[in-house]
Amino acid sequence: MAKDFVKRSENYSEWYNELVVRADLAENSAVRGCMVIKPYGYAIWEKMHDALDQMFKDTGHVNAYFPLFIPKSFLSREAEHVEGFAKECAVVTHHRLMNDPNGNGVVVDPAARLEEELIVRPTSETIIWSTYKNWIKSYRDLPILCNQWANVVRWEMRTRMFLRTAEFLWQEGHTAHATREDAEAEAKKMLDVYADFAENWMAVPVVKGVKSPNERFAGALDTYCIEAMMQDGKALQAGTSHFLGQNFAKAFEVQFLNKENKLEYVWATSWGVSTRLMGALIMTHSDDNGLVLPPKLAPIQVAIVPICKSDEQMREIDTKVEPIINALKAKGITVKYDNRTEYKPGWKFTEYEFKGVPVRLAIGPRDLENGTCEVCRRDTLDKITMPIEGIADHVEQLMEEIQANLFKRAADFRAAQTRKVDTWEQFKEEIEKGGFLLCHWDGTTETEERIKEETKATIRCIPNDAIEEEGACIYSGKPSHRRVIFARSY
RNA sequence: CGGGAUAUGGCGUAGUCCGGUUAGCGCGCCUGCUUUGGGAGCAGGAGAUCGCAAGUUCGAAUCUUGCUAUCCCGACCA
Repeated sequence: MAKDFVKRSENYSEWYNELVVRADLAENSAVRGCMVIKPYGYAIWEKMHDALDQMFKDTGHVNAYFPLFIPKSFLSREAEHVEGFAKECAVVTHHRLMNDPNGNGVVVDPAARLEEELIVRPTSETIIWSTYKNWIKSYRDLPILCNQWANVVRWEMRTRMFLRTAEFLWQEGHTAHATREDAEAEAKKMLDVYADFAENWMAVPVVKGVKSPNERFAGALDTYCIEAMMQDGKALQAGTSHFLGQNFAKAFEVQFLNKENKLEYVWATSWGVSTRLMGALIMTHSDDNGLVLPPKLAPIQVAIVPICKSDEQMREIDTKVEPIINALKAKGITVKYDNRTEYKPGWKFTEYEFKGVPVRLAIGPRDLENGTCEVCRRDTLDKITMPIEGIADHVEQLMEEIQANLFKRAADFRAAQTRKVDTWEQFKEEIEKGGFLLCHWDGTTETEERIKEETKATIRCIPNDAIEEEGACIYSGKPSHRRVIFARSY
């Protein structure tokens, strides 16, 4: 049990903030709104990065890198795009500092003002499409399937570690296609990749769907998304994939000659997930004892803690543990054997538990006598004592069990917190309890905005698997053909 | 950009109303001994220009003024 750790039920957001810091994932930095991702937190992101990167490559994508700075004029080329991002851009205006004539350190050199100001990228569509213009002449140049891993800056008013920071890490895929169909298929394919990753690596169940026009990415014709439910019942957008139509191609005059020797505008997509996924991971699985990690993303999958009364006994345990470590490593399992003497076993138990290590093994004098070892799994906190013989096989199996159990637990929770609501009165009542509300909606932005104003709930998405059924809009009573998901969100 | 609050060793805080010894405590850190099956105990030790600047005073963490920074609540958002 971790001391002085606030419970989820008492104050969910404080629980989250404290967890991030105490589990050594990240900390606040000297720069407002920006965080330092600490080694343990970064190790988790790195695992996400590696798995996603492989999935992108398996679907034919290649990595590239585009500049951090974007000429101010580029941003205004696409009208909706600039409107969406203008309010949160960091702007570089000068390129030199000088000694303050009054002796107060350094100041901006007024003589070094940039001819054209530079925007620190909030996203890279504009710089990338200005580049693609030079890459694309013929249908033979298509498709272009590029991804980049980068940092972006969005000057946010209110920030929370991982969920919303002024600077964050992400990947952004930017693809160019010859036909509308190809581009739409690409956007949907990448959404499937994201859903696959969320569910099979993060063990986070997600709803695939399309955003309402109101929630659409600035400059897109359609925004597809995966939505996850956190333990407080709020929704979290975990990834988005956009069908951009020909908007950027037109803004940057990217045309190609088709087989009929006619000029056509290129069709585009973009898609991204960010370090926000860390927030989703934390808020889906963790409990009042700290972080809970799915084995596939845990930097340390097994922690081994020796319990002993003397140096001699420690050496005995070291010897006993060595083959276990080797057997686990041979199975590709990441092990940490912690035989530091400055911490007591109890301290280590709490520590690894707090950091979400999926499995802990403990070996003490009793085990030495019996040839046994204590196995504790993080998801259920169940402890059993079993023979050391065959322990690696057992642990390997446990990894799969824990991974599956975490997903099932989250899926069950989501199912229990998802319900159909058919009247406005009921809606106002139910939205207070959190969770996803499946409701009919008349399809208008006006209704959506009204509902948001009155209840703070937004349409998270129109689910792909929504059943066609006739109904009446929860708010206006007008006809509707399918239910959409309403929820309060991060 | 509106409304509210706070600023004291690495972290959390007491003291501020009502000015007066060496700025107290907990956690953490260092040393030593004893410990080790769920965050060990004892002893000793290091660490603070009390956010910054000016003012009032014999004397300021404490009172006054100005500045700065941060946090919370709104508008904005992956």
